[in-house]
Amino acid sequence: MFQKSSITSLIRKLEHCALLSPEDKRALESVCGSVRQLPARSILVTEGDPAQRVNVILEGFACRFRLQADGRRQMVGLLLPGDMCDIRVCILKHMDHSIGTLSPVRVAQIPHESADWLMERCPRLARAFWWSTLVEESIAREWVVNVGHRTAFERMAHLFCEVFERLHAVGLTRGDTCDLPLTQSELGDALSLSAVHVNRVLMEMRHNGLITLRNQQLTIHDYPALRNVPGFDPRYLHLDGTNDPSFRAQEQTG
Amino acid sequence: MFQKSSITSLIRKLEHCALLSPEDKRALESVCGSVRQLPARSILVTEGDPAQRVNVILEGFACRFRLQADGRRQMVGLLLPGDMCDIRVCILKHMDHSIGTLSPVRVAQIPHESADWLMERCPRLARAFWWSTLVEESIAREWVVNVGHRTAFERMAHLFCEVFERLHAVGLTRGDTCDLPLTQSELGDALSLSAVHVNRVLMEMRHNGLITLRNQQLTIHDYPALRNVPGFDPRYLHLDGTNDPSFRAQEQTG
DNA sequence: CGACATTTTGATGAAGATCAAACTGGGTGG
DNA sequence: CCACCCAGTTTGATCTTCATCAAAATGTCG
Repeated sequence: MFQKSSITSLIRKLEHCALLSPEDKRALESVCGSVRQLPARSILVTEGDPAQRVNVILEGFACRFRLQADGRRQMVGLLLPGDMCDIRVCILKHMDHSIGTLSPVRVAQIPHESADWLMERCPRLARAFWWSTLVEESIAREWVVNVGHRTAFERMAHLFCEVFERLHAVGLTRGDTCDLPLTQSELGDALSLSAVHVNRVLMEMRHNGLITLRNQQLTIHDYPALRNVPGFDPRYLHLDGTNDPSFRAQEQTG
Repeated sequence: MFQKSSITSLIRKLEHCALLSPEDKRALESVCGSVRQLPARSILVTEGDPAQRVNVILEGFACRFRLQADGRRQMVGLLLPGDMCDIRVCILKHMDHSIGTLSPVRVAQIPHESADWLMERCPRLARAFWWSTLVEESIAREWVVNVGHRTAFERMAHLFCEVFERLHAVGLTRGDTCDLPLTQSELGDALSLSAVHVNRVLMEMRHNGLITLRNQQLTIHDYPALRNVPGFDPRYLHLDGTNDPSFRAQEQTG
């Protein structure tokens, strides 16, 4: 019912922090046994619920969002394969946001006892988990900057760069293209733009030859130019692979 | 050179997660020995620097901010007395944002070895520290919502509610008033608004009898109405005092 | 008193929201 | 196989919010 390949993304991601030993990987796999498959647009975690499990996205796109008083929803983060959410969230009485899927998603749900056990037993893993929560926090701050200080065009360019870099970090890009299974209206939720305006910006980008987005596939034709639009600086993603002194082989491939 | 009263705010804040034992408090005090006094508008931590210490704000207001390519700065978080920043930040190679003071600030700087020692020795403290970083993350997400989905008027009302609640949680409000030592231009940085527009919204709020803001003092005349403007829901601050099962006495006063 | 930061006011312009409607394309059922 | 449906995309027109520019008023501190 679960394949080894499930957690490839997770391992690739964590190895941006520290190289994992075979035992680390085995421990990780043993804990990711219970995998659920969810359809697109389903709810994984509901705001206000008691926090129970650690969720690891194995495949597909999901998002964190907050519901507004007026019923609208604001995305406050994107969850990609390899993202492990809320390692310590059991400390809180209730979830302060919801998590929903954007595409079909395969997710491993780890009881927090198992997570605690894992962190006690494998210090390298523990370190990598903390690293990944710090990165998420950094991304959240970048989103504040994004919706706060950038034009629609810059925002969208920034989001595309972020998604591409994050997917690249877990080996899920093919050349200059990657998945992006969001409707224009969902892009609007992420960027705080109306669907109409998303559409216009998108056409402008296509027209400029920067990207194409069709069939849930994003292709970046001119990455330097795209990066240049918002002044994208990938350091906030902490993917430079030197977070751990013991990190050596940065370019090994699976 | 340091008074017991220094860490009152910190203790009051952490006790929203779990009641601390006298030993916990003593350990905390012993570690906050080295206190620095900084003038307003000084830099505490610079983006890109190696992450070294844990900073605890004892007195005054500070903020996290990111510098933009165009030199403008976007505030991505407010640090109030009792806020302990970046407990685990030593995992990252470099800081992904800067921290600066808004008013004169007294800050305790804890070497991360001491922080680790503290967390090993006092599990209740460790738990409270994690709680506080999760709360900060939650606040960061709320800021995304704030600048993303709310009008200038709602944004400002929301920020005022947040600051008041957070200060109230550490016993730093007097009746319906609290400190707010930000210029209108700094408020603009926090809310992603121009200083001019901040001014106009402020006047409207005053005119509506909601608040007054003078001499760095915020007075909220009609809290229910103010809360109602953005639909402020304080749950994201996790201050309900029930995060820990052992929590009992919620209303004890120092 | 004078220099300087901050607040206030006015006028204008631009980015993006909103409303409305047409167009596209894949999937379903008759 | 076609007609239909529905979600998503595209286009147009109008309106609101807020930024920007400019300048006057106020306050503060040496």
